[in-house]
Amino acid sequence: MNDVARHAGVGLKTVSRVVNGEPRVSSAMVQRVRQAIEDLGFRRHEGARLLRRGRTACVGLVLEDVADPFSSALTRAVESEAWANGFLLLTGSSGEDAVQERELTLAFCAGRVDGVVVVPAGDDHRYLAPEIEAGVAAVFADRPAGRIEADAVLVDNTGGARLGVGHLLEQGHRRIGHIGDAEGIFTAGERQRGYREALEAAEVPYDPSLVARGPVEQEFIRHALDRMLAGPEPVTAVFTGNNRATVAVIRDLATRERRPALVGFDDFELADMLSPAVTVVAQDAAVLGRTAAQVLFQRLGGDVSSARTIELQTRLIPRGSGEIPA
Amino acid sequence: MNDVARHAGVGLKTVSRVVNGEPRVSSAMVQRVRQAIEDLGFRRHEGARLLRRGRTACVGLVLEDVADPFSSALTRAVESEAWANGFLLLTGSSGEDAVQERELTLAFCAGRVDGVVVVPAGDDHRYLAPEIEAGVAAVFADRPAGRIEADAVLVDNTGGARLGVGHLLEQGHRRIGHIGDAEGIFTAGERQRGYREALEAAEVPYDPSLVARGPVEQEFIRHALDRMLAGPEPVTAVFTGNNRATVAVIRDLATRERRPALVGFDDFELADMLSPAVTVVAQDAAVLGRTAAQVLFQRLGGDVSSARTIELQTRLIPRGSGEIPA
DNA sequence: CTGAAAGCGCTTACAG
DNA sequence: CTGAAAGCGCTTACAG
Repeated sequence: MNDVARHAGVGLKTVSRVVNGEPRVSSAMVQRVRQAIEDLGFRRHEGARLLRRGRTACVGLVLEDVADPFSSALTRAVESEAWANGFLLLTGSSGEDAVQERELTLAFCAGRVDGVVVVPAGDDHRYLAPEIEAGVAAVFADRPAGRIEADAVLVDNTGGARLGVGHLLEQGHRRIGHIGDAEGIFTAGERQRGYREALEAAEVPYDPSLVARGPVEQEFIRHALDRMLAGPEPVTAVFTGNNRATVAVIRDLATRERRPALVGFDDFELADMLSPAVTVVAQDAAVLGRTAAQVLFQRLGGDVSSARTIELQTRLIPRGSGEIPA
Repeated sequence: MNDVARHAGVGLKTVSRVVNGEPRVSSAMVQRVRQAIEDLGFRRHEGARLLRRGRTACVGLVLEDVADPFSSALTRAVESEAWANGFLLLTGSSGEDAVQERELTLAFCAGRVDGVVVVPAGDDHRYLAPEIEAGVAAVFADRPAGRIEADAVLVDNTGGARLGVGHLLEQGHRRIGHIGDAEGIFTAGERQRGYREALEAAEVPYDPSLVARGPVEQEFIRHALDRMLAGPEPVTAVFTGNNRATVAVIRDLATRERRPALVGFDDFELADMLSPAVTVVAQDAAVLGRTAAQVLFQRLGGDVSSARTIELQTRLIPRGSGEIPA
């Protein structure tokens, strides 16, 4: 910008005025500065501008894994919202690792973003307190913050699970297995709770031996199904707690004779094209992302009301696999 | 940092030295500064640091749409590579719009990133020439740059298409339809060329009436298949140019009696679980992203050799749909 | 309408 | 080993 001023033979401030389209500049000046900008191929350095203004016009998004369809749909929504507000988006995947989540988030906060949307991997976010104090806005998505007060946009996991399991109970099932993510993952715990609540509401005894929570690997799924389908009272239906588990169960069932009913939490591409088509409890990642971003921009816009939690509803999509009778 | 210096009663530079772990600082000083940092909850402002150093330690990634599985796998790979090099990643989707691609890319270049990986939507990238001149590194992924010299990492689309169509020819098919993306999309043109080359190599006449290129919408696909499957010489096989088209064709065929053989370009989740399982020509988005990022970091590391193009190979995955005989 | 000065938070030479 | 000065590229008051 200094170069431009010199080239145009005007003051630095005049260049700044032209570049920022401020009024009260004579057209002769504007002309000269424009020409100089053209000649030198000048483009304003946003980094410097924003340093001076105390803002970055960037927001950060910390995900579990961008490559996951849920995360990428969420990303797309946050991105649109950011762009609409004139912000750019920094993204990073934690790989479901609390340390990586922390490092990424803090790297974003170190003067690179004005706010962050975090899909947390860990359960202790006290490390964010100083950043929030310093003015960084933070919104948690899909899972709540741990040990600090912060805005969160969640899905009604418990209600969704009740919906799915309730649907199986309506078909007459009484022996319903549940396979979900490992202990320590918030959403998985909530969904298991919903599973249990649905059973209890229907006065079906909760049987811990029908629940398997662990790493969603084919091997783990196989053992879980072996167990659930064996014995004198095998399950006649399975409720899976996430779409990787759902797909893994489908793959596994393809190798077996027995065909229990199946309802999965979270929809997935081509669920309707499998046979039987897969009944799911759908959550909307795009709405989740959009809502989280909207809350973030409200905060960045000066909203200082106390932290709030928004819970999004799920919906059941019957397609066939959940309507197999007991 | 100034506050820290005052609080510790030392010079600004000493604080800088401690923060940066420079040697030649007496441990007494280190102690005092550390204490002050602790007291004030100080964290270095990366934006300011990098402004001074003339770098941003960020790279940008411009995609068609993060929500697309191909894009998100690519993103994940670029992200890992960036993080490994100590860089953060800015991402944005162009929505297959050349203007949006340009705006995003230039927004990144305006002092926010040291380099960009671009999956281009447009075919004229002269707008990037001043940025490259100014020192921004640019690598194109999946599709080449238009009207400028730049590094590109591509997939052997033509070879991949020859592979897929060749496979159908081997099963005895002679009437093979092709459905692909609209004109103007580089990869679609290359794949159509491969389709044609494969036919010609097998001395099967190229029949333009068996080719449909347009927006991948269910309606468009239906019309295309109507046409291809009608008349005295209907197609006995279809080669689709991208995975959305493949899925759309599968959905459409589910409503028809005739079941032509099918090979699709680009693999997709659950392709193996459909019936019949879908034979595809697979490209590896993760390798594409990783390679593009590696080239970018070589450039950022000072490699000034002339622009180069890397072409990645595809591979055929036979699963059933492509082995239906003529 | 125009411009010289100071400063955003940091680092890079340069002296002590 | 330590620090005062200048400057990265821009904007915000303040004078003319």
